[in-house]
Amino acid sequence: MDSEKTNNTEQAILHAAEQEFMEHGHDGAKMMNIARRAGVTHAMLHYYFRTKDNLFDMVVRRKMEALIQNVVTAFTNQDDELLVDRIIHGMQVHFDFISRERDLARFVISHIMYDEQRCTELFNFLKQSVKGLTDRLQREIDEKVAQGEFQPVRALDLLLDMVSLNVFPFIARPAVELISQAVEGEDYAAMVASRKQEIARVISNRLLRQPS
Amino acid sequence: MDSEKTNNTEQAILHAAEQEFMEHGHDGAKMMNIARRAGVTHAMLHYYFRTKDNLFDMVVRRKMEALIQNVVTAFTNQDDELLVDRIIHGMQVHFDFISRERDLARFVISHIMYDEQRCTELFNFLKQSVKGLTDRLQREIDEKVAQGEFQPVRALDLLLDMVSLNVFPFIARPAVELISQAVEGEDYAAMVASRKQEIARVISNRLLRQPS
DNA sequence: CTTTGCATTAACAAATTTGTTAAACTTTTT
DNA sequence: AAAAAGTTTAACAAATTTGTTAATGCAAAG
Repeated sequence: MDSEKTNNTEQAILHAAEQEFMEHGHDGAKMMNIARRAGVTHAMLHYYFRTKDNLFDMVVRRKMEALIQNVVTAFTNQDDELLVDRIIHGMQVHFDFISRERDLARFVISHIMYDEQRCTELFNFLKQSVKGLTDRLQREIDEKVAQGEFQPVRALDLLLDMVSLNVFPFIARPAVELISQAVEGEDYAAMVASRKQEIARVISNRLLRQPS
Repeated sequence: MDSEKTNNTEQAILHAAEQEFMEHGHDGAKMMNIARRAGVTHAMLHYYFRTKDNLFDMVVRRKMEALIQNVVTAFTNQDDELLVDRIIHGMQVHFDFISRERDLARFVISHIMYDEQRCTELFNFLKQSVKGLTDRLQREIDEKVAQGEFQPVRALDLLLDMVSLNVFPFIARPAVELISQAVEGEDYAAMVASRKQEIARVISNRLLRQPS
């Protein structure tokens, strides 16, 4: 009956900060906007988090933990039997996550990747997971290649392919939305759905030899 | 002997502004930093461009013109005979351009896509080119599909696939660089080179039926 | 009930940053 | 060479923004 403190205004501030930072980035976000969103004085932000950079770091850490946890579990599930299916399924879990967390991908690109140092931090967080993931994946792929079912691929390249394809529609959303509308007459939801299918097709074509 | 004015400090300011805005974005960029980079007083920036937003718009416009021109010409060339080769070649021209303009892709994602209005402007600029491009491409693809050489694809999806794959390594550069280094022991240049090849493979596998 | 300690506020201070302006300096024109 | 026009500067003003602090309110512990 103790861990359920969840200091109310502190949470409110963090929540407001998440929104503000996601929308405007580190520099564009203003402490007083965050305060207004949280319904408190801006002095409270300093009371709880000392400085803007501190608050920003908290927000980044929370978001990164959610992201990493999702990515790792997405590719760690073992339910499906075929390797292709497992890969495609993992990729789609990732796709859905990004789709749900509307601004996260764009935020990471715009405000983590800009900062070499922050990026190194984040990377050290990811390092083992990614290395473990690629190593295991590479072994499984090579096996399939030996059996003549797969075309040769480096696991890292495959992962980059998948992340590239998954992430882009969301980081370039406004433009992609407008173009989809103009060329195919699709609204955003339809575009996301068809993209998800297309991406799966791209990846399985990359992997499988002779799909016939 | 008149059109070659190219006011020196004005150019210097624009050049400095490009660098500063590319590195730090609209909000992160500071007028005084731009002035220092250009080797003038910050009053000069206001003398030539009135306001920060004005200067920012100038920079955006210049960059967008370069980008659009490249994308359009990349996919308009008709030298290669086979459709696949033409597509792959166009994509690689695009890839090289992004690779050369180190920060452009990230800048577009971070600072154009954020702004619905600016995005609409940009889109109206692109509209006809893209529509024309996809229509022509779709016709050619459908022809190949009828001949049994291609798998069915929507031209727009193909374009999105290509742009996604091309753009990602550069907008996520620091992270991709670190991971490539850790997993494959590749430095940045090597990673870019291998990515270019991999991407070509992905796209031709998506297109061709039975590569055998 | 009062004291103690945390939470909150309002007002303020300091720094930064954008934008202005009048004066000085250059270049061009007459 | 004098005047005019354009360029540049230094100093300043105004606004914004981050951060501080002393005073206030409030809940729980004594």
